[in-house]
Amino acid sequence: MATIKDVAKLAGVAISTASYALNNSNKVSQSTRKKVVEAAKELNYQKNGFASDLKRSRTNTIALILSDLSGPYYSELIKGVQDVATANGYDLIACSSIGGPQSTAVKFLKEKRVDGVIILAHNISDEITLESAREGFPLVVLDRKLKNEFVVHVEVDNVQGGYTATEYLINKGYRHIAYVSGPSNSHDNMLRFEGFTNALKANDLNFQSKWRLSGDFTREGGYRATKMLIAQRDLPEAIFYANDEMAIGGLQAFKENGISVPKDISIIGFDDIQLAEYVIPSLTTMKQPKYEVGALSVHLIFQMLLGEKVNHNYKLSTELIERDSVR
Amino acid sequence: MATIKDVAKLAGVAISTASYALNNSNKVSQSTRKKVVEAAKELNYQKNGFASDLKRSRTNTIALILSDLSGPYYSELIKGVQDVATANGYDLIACSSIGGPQSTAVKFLKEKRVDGVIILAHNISDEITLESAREGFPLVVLDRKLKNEFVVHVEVDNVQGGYTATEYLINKGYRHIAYVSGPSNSHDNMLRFEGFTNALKANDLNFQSKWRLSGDFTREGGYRATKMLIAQRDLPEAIFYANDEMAIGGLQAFKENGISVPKDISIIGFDDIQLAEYVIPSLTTMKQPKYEVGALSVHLIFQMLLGEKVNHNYKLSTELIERDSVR
DNA sequence: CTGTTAGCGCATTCAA
DNA sequence: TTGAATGCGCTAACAG
Repeated sequence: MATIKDVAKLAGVAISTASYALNNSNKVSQSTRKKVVEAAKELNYQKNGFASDLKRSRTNTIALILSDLSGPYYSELIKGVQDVATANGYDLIACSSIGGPQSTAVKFLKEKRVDGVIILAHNISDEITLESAREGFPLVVLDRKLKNEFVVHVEVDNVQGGYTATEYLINKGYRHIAYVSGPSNSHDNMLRFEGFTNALKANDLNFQSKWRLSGDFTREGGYRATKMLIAQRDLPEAIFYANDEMAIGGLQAFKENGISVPKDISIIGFDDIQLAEYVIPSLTTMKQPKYEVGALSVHLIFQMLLGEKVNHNYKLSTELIERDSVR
Repeated sequence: MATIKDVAKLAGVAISTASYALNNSNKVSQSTRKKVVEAAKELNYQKNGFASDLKRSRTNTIALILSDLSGPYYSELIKGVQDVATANGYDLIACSSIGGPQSTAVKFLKEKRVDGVIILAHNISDEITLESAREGFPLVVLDRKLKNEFVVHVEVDNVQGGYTATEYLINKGYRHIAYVSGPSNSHDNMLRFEGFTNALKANDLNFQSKWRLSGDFTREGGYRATKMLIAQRDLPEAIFYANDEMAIGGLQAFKENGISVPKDISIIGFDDIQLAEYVIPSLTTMKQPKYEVGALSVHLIFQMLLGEKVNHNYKLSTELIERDSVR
């Protein structure tokens, strides 16, 4: 591969001159520039991004770390990040945290390959995150709280969301409500559950632990949890699934057992994924402002990059989307 | 930020010794290594990835360029790439080509920031792609054909897919079949159409141009095209949508007009996106082996990186998925 | 086993 | 306007 050296040589100028010419500096005469540009084209010269980043110690790119690049859930979030990053002349790369400490994600996190990072990946440990946090390296974390002066949080108000969803069911007249939970170590899940129990309490209902099932945030998990509930032969009147995937799994379980939603039982989800609108019956759920989360996150990164002070916590609220799974 | 220099100084060793110790070379005594590691921890040292990549002139990462990171369509593909890359100890980053020549994608393509690239992004021009192709820089292109000795193609057999889909409709007894096409500049679309007309010809049917509508590969486009077809008051017996998104848009148009699928008209899509299974009626479609495309692509990149000769064209076949939208 | 040294490719002084 | 020289942070060859 041709380097700038070769270009300079071919053009018959010094390296620095070539560099100036290629970077559109005005310190170079038109004729010289033309010579250099032509030489570059002839050699099919491409600059080495690393070398230049190394020199300027800035990459102009930010990374978005997701636990699973292929999850459809992230679409909106990515779009939010993408839009704002592009608008500010920054590049965005997405990488997956699959592979744990050996993953691409960790490499980018620790090795200064980017100017800032947004993390939404439960399999990146708190420890690694904290180790990477440092002055001048903005870190936005979306799915947990970390105590560190260089870490900023953007989160959805899960407690309020859980509360609103539950209150909605209660207002519809339901008294016996089950909760299908996500992984027990999920921060999001805990907060949604907190909102759930708060709403029950506020309405003088008490929660029966037999109606808390574990579903792991997966469709399969929701399916299994629901099957168990059905097997118990003591169905609640309504179910709050801690996310839509599990609710969709539940829908399938009910269908297989000839139980009609929402005639026999009402269900509500959380997230408002794309599929929620298409399943039968369409799923009533709490919509997360995913695009906004993404956009705000990058925005904060830019502010920090500029050395501005920002708060450490941002909370966005959720919105009830009424569809057909609650009667 | 601490550099390896600082670490070496604190540990009281030479820079190279520190480097060896940190890179788990066995050229260093246990005690020295311990000293160095401790110094590194104390200074919160993180190596600068660029500098090391620059030195080794290898990045161990490959890039996947997509026109839209947020498209659910890509899930499977990404997973295929991810799995194989990880298994080979390589990192994967995904970047979007939104922004054209200024996009992140182009930067990665041209500036040697990665060891290899997979492109599935119609908005990256052929010109840019060709400019980037060079020896020792494997380039796999998924959505078009380019004449260049350093470019390898992996494609789905769209002609066969189009043929199979159409033949299926014909075998069901349909004679009047419309085609809702993707963008006219889409290579994929052209090939599917070719398969479509081939199948008609093989069955002595002739194609009427009034039954070729344009839908742009979007749901909205499929919806509009279908509305037009309905407005013509001369419906075909079946429709072949060049992708699932458009078919889903069509489904909606039919529903709004009280036309029942598949009772009044049969439709078939192409791609087998996740949603296809969930719409009502569920969509009969041609499944693309997306995971396999991804996996094969990276695999080829590794072979090229190792200097092995590989073919320039790979074609994977599609598979008919029978569901409920064809009677 | 450890230290010295020479670049990787580029941007950027500082003199000329 | 140009060119020679310097160093970003790191690795690896070599010498001790």
